[in-house]
Amino acid sequence: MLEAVLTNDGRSSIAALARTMDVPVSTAHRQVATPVSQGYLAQTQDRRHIAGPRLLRLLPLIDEKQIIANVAAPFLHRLARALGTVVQLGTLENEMVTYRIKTGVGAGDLFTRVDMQLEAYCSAIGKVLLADLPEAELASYVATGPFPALTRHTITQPADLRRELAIVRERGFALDAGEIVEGLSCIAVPIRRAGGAAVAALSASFFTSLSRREIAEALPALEAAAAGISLALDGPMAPAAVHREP
Amino acid sequence: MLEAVLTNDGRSSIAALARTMDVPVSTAHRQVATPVSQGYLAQTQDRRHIAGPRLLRLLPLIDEKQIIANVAAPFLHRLARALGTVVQLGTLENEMVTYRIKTGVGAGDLFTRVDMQLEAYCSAIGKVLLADLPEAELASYVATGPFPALTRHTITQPADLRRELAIVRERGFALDAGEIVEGLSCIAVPIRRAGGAAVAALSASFFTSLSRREIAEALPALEAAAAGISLALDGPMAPAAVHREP
DNA sequence: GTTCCGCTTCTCATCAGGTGAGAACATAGC
DNA sequence: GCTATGTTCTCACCTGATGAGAAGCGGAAC
Repeated sequence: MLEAVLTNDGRSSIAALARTMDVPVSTAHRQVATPVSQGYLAQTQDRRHIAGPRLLRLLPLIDEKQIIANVAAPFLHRLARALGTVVQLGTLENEMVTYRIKTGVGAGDLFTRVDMQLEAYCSAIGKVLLADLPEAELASYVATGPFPALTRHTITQPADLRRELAIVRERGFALDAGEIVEGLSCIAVPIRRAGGAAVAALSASFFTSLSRREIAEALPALEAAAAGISLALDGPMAPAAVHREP
Repeated sequence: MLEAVLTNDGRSSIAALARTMDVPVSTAHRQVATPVSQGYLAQTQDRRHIAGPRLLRLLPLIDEKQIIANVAAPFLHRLARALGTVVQLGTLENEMVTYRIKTGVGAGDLFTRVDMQLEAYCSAIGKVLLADLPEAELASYVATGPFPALTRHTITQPADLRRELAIVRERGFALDAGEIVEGLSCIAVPIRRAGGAAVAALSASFFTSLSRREIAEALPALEAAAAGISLALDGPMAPAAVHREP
């Protein structure tokens, strides 16, 4: 019911609300008066209704990235099974990548841990997320370089990283070709919200180096998963299905 | 309910929730299962509970500034009555000040309108809000100068504005001494959230120029009102009193 | 002014739907 | 294995939501 008030933001008189949600006015009145008395809603001087101060306190408690990871989880499990590899999901927190999901066969062989924070410049997920940063923030990040080399393939020079990120931005996915650990390759694609911002990224890891052909084969599945997650987040109202994966 | 889940964010099993909100487990189970089936909440693989994707869709519908203005309204009315002047509340939207409340005697004589957008560099409210901007954003704002002079007192030079804002930041309030309209003076103070960020500012307007003494007299009332609003927003849970001012 | 119309607020008899004890089942720890 | 703790579901009970209706309040039209 709250929902109706918020979607109308501002222009919702009680009578109008009653009409839009098709209930008697007396019911609408009470269903609004109760949340108002608790501070979840508020009414303006001219008897319209808006969100209340108590929602303001709940706002910072909501962890957007956590919700996204939770929604994404079943997609990642499916993807990992389809590809037969390890699939991970990461988000960017003050210029570090947080790994939030790790699933698939061989997950134990990979050095990452859930909730681990890692440098962004050397991972596929990190590069995808960096590539989407606004120019000002990106500039301040690359200014912290040159970056420590973890293998002989690691990109260490700011100028090289910028060039790499431009490529990532254009082609829509990122690669890590043994830049963290020798012999470990990853492909990552962004997960975008309705506004177009990349709020997370998912990657598939391979314990070999990848040929162009292998990349081209894996990519569609990754992109389909990312698109599915975007749709679940911002598309038509979720089907409310209960996912319960092993 | 929802609130308990959010405040526990993450570590809330059903049994734990039942204990913290002191209800039988079966009740807690249902009270969680219902929102989960609607997408307001979600459960993780390990049966803990977090916010659900549907809340993610409601998030952008909540207008923080509007809520704040609504909470602040009664304080402004009281302040205007106490000072016998026009009192206004404004917020910063992409470097312009939006006037959201205007109250008090003589409100008709002042050129501002509710919902009007005005340049920030020349008003007291604008200066208070600019002074609180992060350095990066402030730099990009002053770079848009020099600014058009509206009166012979208007600050037009970027360097002068930076100097003025440094003073504002230090002493905690801003003045407008005929910088928009000859003969109109304003005093503005910031309204701060718990984090310390200034999310809005309130000002008192006088149709004279102000002496040091007059400023010193009005200031405590302004600051008390701002403090009261901050408390109502972030202090101990609001008293849920029904304000109904003329 | 008077009349009308739409909105808000409150009351109260009715009954849908929430409640919570308890059983059945699933896990985890020792 | 056993015990302790958590999850899920059922069902008889009764609380608390429901909505028609009435009363009060403006504002617009005439």
